[in-house]
Amino acid sequence: MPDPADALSEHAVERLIAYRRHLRQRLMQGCDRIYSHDLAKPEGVTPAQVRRDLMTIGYTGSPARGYDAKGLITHISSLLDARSVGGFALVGVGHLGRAILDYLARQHPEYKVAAFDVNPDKAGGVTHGCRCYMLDEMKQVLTQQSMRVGIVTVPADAAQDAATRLVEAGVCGLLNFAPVRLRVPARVYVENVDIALRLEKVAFFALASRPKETQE
Amino acid sequence: MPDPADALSEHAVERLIAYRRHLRQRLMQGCDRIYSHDLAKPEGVTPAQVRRDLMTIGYTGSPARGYDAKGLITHISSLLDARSVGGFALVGVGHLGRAILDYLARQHPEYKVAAFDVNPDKAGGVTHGCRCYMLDEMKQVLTQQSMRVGIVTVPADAAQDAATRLVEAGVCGLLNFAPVRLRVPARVYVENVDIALRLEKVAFFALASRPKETQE
DNA sequence: GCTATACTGTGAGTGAATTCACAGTGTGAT
DNA sequence: ATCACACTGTGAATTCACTCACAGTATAGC
Ligand SMILES: NC(=O)c1ccc[n+]([C@@H]2O[C@H](COP(=O)([O-])OP(=O)(O)OC[C@H]3O[C@@H](n4cnc5c(N)ncnc54)[C@H](O)[C@@H]3O)[C@@H](O)[C@H]2O)c1
Ligand SMILES: NC(=O)c1ccc[n+]([C@@H]2O[C@H](COP(=O)([O-])OP(=O)(O)OC[C@H]3O[C@@H](n4cnc5c(N)ncnc54)[C@H](O)[C@@H]3O)[C@@H](O)[C@H]2O)c1
Repeated sequence: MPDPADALSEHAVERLIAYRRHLRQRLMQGCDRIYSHDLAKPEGVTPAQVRRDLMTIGYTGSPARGYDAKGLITHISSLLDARSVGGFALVGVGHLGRAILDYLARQHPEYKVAAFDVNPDKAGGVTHGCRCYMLDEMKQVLTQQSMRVGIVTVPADAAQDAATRLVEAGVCGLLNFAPVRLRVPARVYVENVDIALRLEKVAFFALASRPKETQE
Repeated sequence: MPDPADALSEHAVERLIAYRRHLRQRLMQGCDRIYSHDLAKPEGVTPAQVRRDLMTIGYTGSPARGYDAKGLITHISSLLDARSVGGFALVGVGHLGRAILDYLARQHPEYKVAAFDVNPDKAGGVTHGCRCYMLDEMKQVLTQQSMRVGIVTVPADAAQDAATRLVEAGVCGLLNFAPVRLRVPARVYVENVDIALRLEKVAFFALASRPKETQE
């Protein structure tokens, strides 16, 4: 109950993740203190929003010195990474699936990742440094490696099946790329990334007569 | 000024796109009339939200018969597609870029798509039914084919450059997959799809002790 | 040491988006 | 023909996220 992490809204978590990424970048450039507006501008939010977020997670800076970059990263991480996810299980080693596997292998070699596909040519092999299994091995693999997050990159008509299998294998979070709303138990968190929808959205707003847009 | 399309919020547009997709699916199944709750449940919104949205775009159903699927699709499309986007220009023919090119070629052969890459091995060729050009051909190609939307799938450190080139070539909308906030003129609409962030977000909420979540 | 400054922390205010709740109504059943 | 029902359309209420604005304060400069 007293865990502040439980009070974070989805938006707040997204911003905290972005702040942390930005802070790490700054830190590598040798910048160890940072003001709310330094964090706000590149992320497209207001300084007040940043301070509010940091207040929410209980991190305190100092006037005239701002926030300590390293300490803030640690603080954010202690909230976000408090509970280890074990690893990721990706279903559907197609174009998008391979792109993600490749990304994870290159950028996050620390994550454990397992891949699954119906296609027997893919199952059994190793793609982008990640072992690819057959679907019926899912439960065993996930249990053994205690993976709690699933990634769905199968065609739309297979997405529900993939999700159901992942849930049965024990995941409690899903990142879904299929243009379908998945039906899962309430305890399972689902995040939809609908690329086709986003594309249509951009097409719309690109040509909408946008009024008094604020300057960046 | 009286164009209702200008009054649509980002969220509203996203929902309308989802409604339309769902309606098309229903229509193919031979269902020509639909109630607000039929549209709401699979999209994860409330029936009231659906009615409010349709009211906003000025579409009227009838009690006891609901909305006419075909007419509603037409109505939504008349708002969303009012202004033709010409086509899409994708920069960065890597893993993700190829996945998107492939998707567009298969699912949306009606869209014109051009690809661009620094890598001379890629430029000049044809990937997934889409001609790949060199960067310095961008302005010419986009002007000629009147493409108004850019897709950025280059590494983070090349994203700003890609965006700047696209804007100079005349695009007024960007779909950005790089984990960077792009700096562009205010008239240009930017939509960020931050896959890595979404992945971290799922990992967090998967393990957050979720309170009184509503049942699906 | 003292002061001016530029920041943080936060209560209050604002505005947008969503939901509630119900009056109004066309339809299918009888 | 009549009625009961289940739906729509929508003003009002609510929720939520964000922004404002300013008091409080640690620092750097003098
Ligand atoms: N690639 C994109 O840019 C893009 C854009 C928009 C949406 N999407 C969505 O993302 C998803 C994946 O797209 P993609 O381009 O990678 O498709 P793809 O066809 O390249 O890959 C799909 C993979 O899933 C596997 N598969 C099929 N049925 C399966 C099942 N029942 N269980 C396990 N694996 C199965 C196939 O063998 C294949 O390897 C689709 O739902 C698509 O609509 C992709
Ligand atoms: N693949 C994923 O699942 C994934 C996940 C998270 C984020 N992203 C982001 O998406 C972007 C693309 O990822 P990817 O996996 O496709 O990378 P990738 O390395 O496979 O592809 C990058 C492509 O961009 C080209 N390129 C490099 N510099 C360029 C320039 N200046 N102009 C034009 N083209 C250039 C390269 O030749 C290459 O073809 C990256 O910003 C990455 O951070 C991808």
